[in-house]
Amino acid sequence: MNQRSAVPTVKEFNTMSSDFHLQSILVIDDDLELTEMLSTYLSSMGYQVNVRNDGEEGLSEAVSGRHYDLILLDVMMPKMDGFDVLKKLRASHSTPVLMLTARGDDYDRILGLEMGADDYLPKPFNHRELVARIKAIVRRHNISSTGGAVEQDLHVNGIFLSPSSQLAKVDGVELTLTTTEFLILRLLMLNAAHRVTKEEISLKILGKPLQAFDRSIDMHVSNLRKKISVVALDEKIKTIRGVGYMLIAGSHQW
Amino acid sequence: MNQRSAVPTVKEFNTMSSDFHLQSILVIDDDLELTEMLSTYLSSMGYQVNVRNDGEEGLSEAVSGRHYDLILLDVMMPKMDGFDVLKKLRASHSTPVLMLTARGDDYDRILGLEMGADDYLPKPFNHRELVARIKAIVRRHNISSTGGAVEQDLHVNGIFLSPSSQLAKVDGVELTLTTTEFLILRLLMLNAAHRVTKEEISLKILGKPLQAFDRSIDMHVSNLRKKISVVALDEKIKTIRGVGYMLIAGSHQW
DNA sequence: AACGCACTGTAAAACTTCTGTAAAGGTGAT
DNA sequence: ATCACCTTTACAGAAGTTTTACAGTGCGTT
Repeated sequence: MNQRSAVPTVKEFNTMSSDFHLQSILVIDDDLELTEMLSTYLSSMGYQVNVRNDGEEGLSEAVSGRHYDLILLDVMMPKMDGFDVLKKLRASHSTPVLMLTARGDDYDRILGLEMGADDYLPKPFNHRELVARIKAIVRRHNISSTGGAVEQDLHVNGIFLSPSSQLAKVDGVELTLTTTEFLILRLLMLNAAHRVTKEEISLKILGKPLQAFDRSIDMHVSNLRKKISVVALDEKIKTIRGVGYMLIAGSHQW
Repeated sequence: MNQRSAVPTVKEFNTMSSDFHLQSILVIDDDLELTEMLSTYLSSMGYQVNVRNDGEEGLSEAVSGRHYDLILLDVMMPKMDGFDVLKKLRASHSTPVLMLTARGDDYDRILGLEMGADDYLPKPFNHRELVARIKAIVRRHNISSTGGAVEQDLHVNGIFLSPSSQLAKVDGVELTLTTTEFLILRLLMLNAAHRVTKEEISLKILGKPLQAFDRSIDMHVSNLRKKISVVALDEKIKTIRGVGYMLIAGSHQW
């Protein structure tokens, strides 16, 4: 299988507001088993999940004032079906909606998209595809709100970073970094001389909370150091035991 | 969801006059996302686009005195719907009108055509169909307008692009590009040495948001590269995994 | 000093996601 | 019908990420 972007949404648009929060999703579906499953799964993927088991409650939660990044909406439900919910919701909100429907036929789909759904997924669907679509939608939505803010280049301690061209240079030599490495380096540089916790890195860069025995950040930092060390003389990233990492600011900096 | 155009295929005017004038289009629709998209897309297709987000404003712009080659008019809008706009407009103007409507049912269609619309397109429509119909209508009216800015030629890293003549040369050799390939190359050149996301390409060139498993941009880029590689020695387009593409600026750049 | 223990560094394996591209499918233009 | 072009599909291979495994390392306790 393949999908658009392995890169969690957060990656591309994490401006450095320090108040980071998980993406929140409202699931509206009367199938208890399914919602239970979705809830567990999406939570494990780092989303904040809320569930309502019928259309009315779903709608009232959706317009309650609480912010949702996305609504997963089932079409077939008792009392108020997905289309009704969508129609009423759209009267006041533009929250992205991903419609779920049992029937794979085009009619539902077209109708849903016309009414303002952002995408459509026929049941049964697999987890990966669901997440892929969620990411696509949220990313799309964030783009329009983020606009085209041009990011500033960064220079710290011999490291030069240009977000617009995704280019990193250390002591004049260009480095080839992956997007994740690039973003971690950027985060450290934005906080040069200040400690950055692993939790923070995980949330902001990987888009998910740090798990118990998760070593992936260590690996990214290790790889980053390895690449940097090829061209740099001195150490740039310091480990702060039990906490995280810190970018060493240049000595001529005070 | 596709019925043949009400408009007979136009054969009478198959050749456009070679002197260039931008066609201007007025879009009247309350769907902000859609109008944004249309605006970007139609502009990239070489139209001069103006947008109004409700019927009243749309009408007043339509009769303002400024010349439009075509009006794209949504049926369902708050305050004054598409039919009302059309009726009032026709009292004084004969500007061609292409109606957009959410439902594919015949009633709207008949009503619109009777009232003087030139064609009718059910939402959701694909951008190619839209452009096809716009061309058909405008051709039928065979109107040309002035007021287009002449686009600058571009030279980057051995690539030469002349929008006004839709000509591309690489290292002196002329390439035969399709319109889409041309526009993608142009966008990359306009952002030489800066990353351009697939989102952006999709939105600006294809006129639609990037969907989850959409590979068409990859294909266009692949084709573009293939054509370029026939005549160029070095790689011109760099892939930025998980993000998009970037045109490599000349090496003598720092 | 030596021990225990939780934390870190990192190579290598395992896995997942993304990209390139050929080929097939569609659509409007002619 | 045929052409040109755009899109979708399918798959292989590339690139990136995470897990595993184990060898250190820092640091408080004995």
